[in-house]
Amino acid sequence: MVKTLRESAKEMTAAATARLRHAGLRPTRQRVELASLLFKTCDRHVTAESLHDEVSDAGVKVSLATVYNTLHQFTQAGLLRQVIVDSSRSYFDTNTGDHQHFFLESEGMLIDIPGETIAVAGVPAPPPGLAVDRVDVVVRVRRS
Amino acid sequence: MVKTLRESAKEMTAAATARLRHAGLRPTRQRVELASLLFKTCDRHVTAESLHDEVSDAGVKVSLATVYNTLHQFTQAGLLRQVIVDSSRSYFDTNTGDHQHFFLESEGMLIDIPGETIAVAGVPAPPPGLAVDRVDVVVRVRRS
DNA sequence: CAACGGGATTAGAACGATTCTAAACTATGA
DNA sequence: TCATAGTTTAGAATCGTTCTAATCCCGTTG
Ligand SMILES: [Mn+2]
Ligand SMILES: [Mn+2]
Ligand SMILES: [Zn+2]
Ligand SMILES: [Zn+2]
Repeated sequence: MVKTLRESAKEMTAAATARLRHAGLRPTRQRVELASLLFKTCDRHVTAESLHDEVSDAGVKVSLATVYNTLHQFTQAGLLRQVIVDSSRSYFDTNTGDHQHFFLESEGMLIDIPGETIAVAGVPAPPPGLAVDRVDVVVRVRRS
Repeated sequence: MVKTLRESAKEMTAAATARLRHAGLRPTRQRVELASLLFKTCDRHVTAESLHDEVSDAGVKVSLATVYNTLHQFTQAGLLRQVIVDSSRSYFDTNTGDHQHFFLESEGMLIDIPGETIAVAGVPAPPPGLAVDRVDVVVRVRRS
């Protein structure tokens, strides 16, 4: 039961299509290509630019605007989550579960820290009228 | 020993001038004005825009470029620190000590959480070749 | 106190990331 | 196959920020 490259590609396309349908998104050529790249491996962190470069390098024609649209749609559908670590670029994370990050600013690199690893204690109650949405921990690192 | 407004202003100017000198920065009219506003009260969180509006509303003429320059110079001098909570705007904090923040995204509002309040345990060692620079905790809140 | 020299300020252009517009295209269901 | 609403896209626009290069001014010197 050895699979050819073409067979694997077909399976990924099918999986991506199913995932999109399940999320209520039309499985267009562009979305299927992007979903295949994003979810082929686990725990990816991409920017619109990096994903656009990746899909372009794979010989697939998708506009940058569509990459932006798709990243936002995937995020709204719960397939991605946004990670805020840089004041001039948006990162998107294929790991939507509870976890934290190392961030190496000089390279724009994010590394996952599993959710149970870090414990945050003593978060005070927010001021009246406000409710906690989430608690983000970013461990900023540098080359040493 | 009641002080007139003019006397208070003169004292603030003197304090700001001293602070700038101590940081190795020439006390220009613009820097003194900005430092006076920033350090008149404690624990402020500003953006370049908000500070520019504030100084403009006070009737002082300072260009936006100078506000940007000054915020960066003050940060380098250790008078301010940058807070990264938004992927499209930079915030600067007059509290340079160890502390954390509530962030109300819908209003771009930051609220301090004193440094001893939150305890972060279990931060893993970074991958080889990397060293921890700082650990940031952001408690994202919403109206409720 | 006038001149000088280098840092500081500024208007306006440039930039990079992102969003918008509106026209062309396509997935889907009848 | 057709109609329709959703999708894609090139290019323009926007927004926060940085850059450029001309002008200005703080602090020192003579
Ligand atoms: Mn590209
Ligand atoms: Mn303004
Ligand atoms: Zn992650
Ligand atoms: Zn603060």
